Amino acid sequence: MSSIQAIRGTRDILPDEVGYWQQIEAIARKIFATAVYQEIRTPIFEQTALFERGMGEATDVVSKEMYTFTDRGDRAITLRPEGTAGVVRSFVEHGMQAQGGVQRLWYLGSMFRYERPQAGRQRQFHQLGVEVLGSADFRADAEAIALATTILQALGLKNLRIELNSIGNGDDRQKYRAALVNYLTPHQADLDSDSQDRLTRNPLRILDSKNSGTQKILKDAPSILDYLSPDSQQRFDRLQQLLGDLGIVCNINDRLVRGLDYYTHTVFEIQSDDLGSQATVCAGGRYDGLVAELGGPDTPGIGWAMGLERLVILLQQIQPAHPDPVDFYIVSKGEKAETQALVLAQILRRSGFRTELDLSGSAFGKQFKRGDRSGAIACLVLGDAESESQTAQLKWLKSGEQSTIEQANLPSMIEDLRTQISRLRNDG
RNA sequence: GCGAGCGUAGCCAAGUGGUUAAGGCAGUGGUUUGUGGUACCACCAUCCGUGGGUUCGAGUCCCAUCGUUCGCCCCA
Repeated sequence: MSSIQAIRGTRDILPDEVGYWQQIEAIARKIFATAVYQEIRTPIFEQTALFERGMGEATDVVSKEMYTFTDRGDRAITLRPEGTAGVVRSFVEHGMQAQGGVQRLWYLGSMFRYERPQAGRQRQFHQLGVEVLGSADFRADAEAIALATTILQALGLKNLRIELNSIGNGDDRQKYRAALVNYLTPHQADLDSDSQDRLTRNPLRILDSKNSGTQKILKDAPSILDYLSPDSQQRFDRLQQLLGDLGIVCNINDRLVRGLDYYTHTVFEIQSDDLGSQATVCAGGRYDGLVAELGGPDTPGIGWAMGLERLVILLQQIQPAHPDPVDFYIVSKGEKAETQALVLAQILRRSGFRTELDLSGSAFGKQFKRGDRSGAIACLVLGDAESESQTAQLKWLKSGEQSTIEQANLPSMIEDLRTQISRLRNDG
C-alpha cells in the first residue's frame, strides 16, 4: 500500500467519536467558568531549553521522549510534551504576577511525546489542565483537586481513585532520600535493574516500580511521611482535613512520587481500573520552585492535567455513541423541485431544525430509505407536481401520515412543527 | 528503547500449501420508472499491509520492513 497514512502514534478523531470530545470540552468550559478560571492558549512548540529546565534534564520525558528539531534559523525547538512549562513561561513573560492576586488558568491542547504507542497513549495526545499561580495556601491545592473531581463527576465517571501524597519541601526530600538510599543499598542486588540504576540517579522513583520483587523490598522501606518537617506535616494534615470537608475521598499513598522534578508538597493522581496499564487519568501537584527556576519571581503554584484520550476511553465504556439526530429529511426530484427544496431547507435550518437534504437525485424510494436511516422525524417531499403547485408533502415517518402544505406557509408553521418534533422525539 | 501477539474489501470475518479467496454488515442497482422501515434478486477483493525468499504451487511456511495491539520503561 503506497497511500499515505497517519504518522505512527497519531490518530484521526472521526465523527462518530468526536461527540465525546465535544462533551468533555463543553463540561470543562462550563465548570472552569463557574470557578472563574481563565483559558490560556500557548504555542505548541517552544525553545527546547524551557522543557529541559522546567521538567528536569534527567527525567525520562526530557532525556528520551521529546520531539526536538532544529528549525531553519538553527533554533532548538521542541513540541511541547506537557502544558505547565509553557503556561509558566507565559506567566513570566507577560509579568502576570504584576496583576496581583492569584492567577487561575486552564488550557486544552495537543502534547507530544516520542513513546511507544499503547492503549491510552499516543505520540500526539491531548491534555486538559489547570495552573494556579501565586498562592502557597493549601486551600489552593484543595480547590484545584476539587475542580478535577467536579469535572470527572460531571462526566459521569465513577470508580475513580484519588491517590494523595506529600513529598514535602526540598529539605524534607533530601533527608528522606538519604534514608531511602540507606535502606535500599543493602538490598541493591535484589532490585530490578531499572531500580538499581535509579538508586544513584533518582531513588524516589524506585517507589513506584511495578516489579514485584522490588515492591517486596519496599514494603519495609521508610515512608516520606515520617520525614516531613512540622510545617510540611501541618500543611498536609490541613489539606486532608479540607478535602474531607468537601466530601472528597482520598487514598493516602506514601509511595506516590511523580516523574517530573518540579513537584513539592502535594502530589496526586486520579486513577481508573478500566484503562489497562495506563491507569492515570489525571495527575498533578504543587510546584513552588518552578516559576523561579524559569527566571520569574518566586511564585508558588499548583496544577494538574487530564489525558483526554483516556477520558474518552472511559466515556465510551459508560455511554453509547449517539449520532446527532436529524429532524427533517428532504426528498426531491426534478430540477425545479430540487432548487425549491434547498429554499425550504434554509427556512427550516434558520429556525434551528436539523435538516438534511438528499442530493442524490435518485428514485423517491431510495431517498426515503436514506431518510429513514438518518433517523429523521419527518420528510418533506417535492416532486414535479409539488413544484408546479408551490406545495410540498409533509410526511411523518413514524406514523406514515402525510399532508400537503403550501411552501409559502412553512414559516408560519415553525412553532407548530417544533412542538410536534419534540413530542415525537421524546416518545422515542 | 525492550518483549510478545496480530495485519484478508469501508467495517466484522472464514480460510492452517493445491484449481475461480466463504459469510455477514454497510453500499449500489432492481423486484416497487412518485413514497421508507420487512422480504427477495443482482453487483461489490485479478487479490490477502509491503518487499524479498522457500516450493512444481503460498493468504497459508521463512526473513525483512511498515503498521497495529498488549505489556515493560515512562507517563496524562
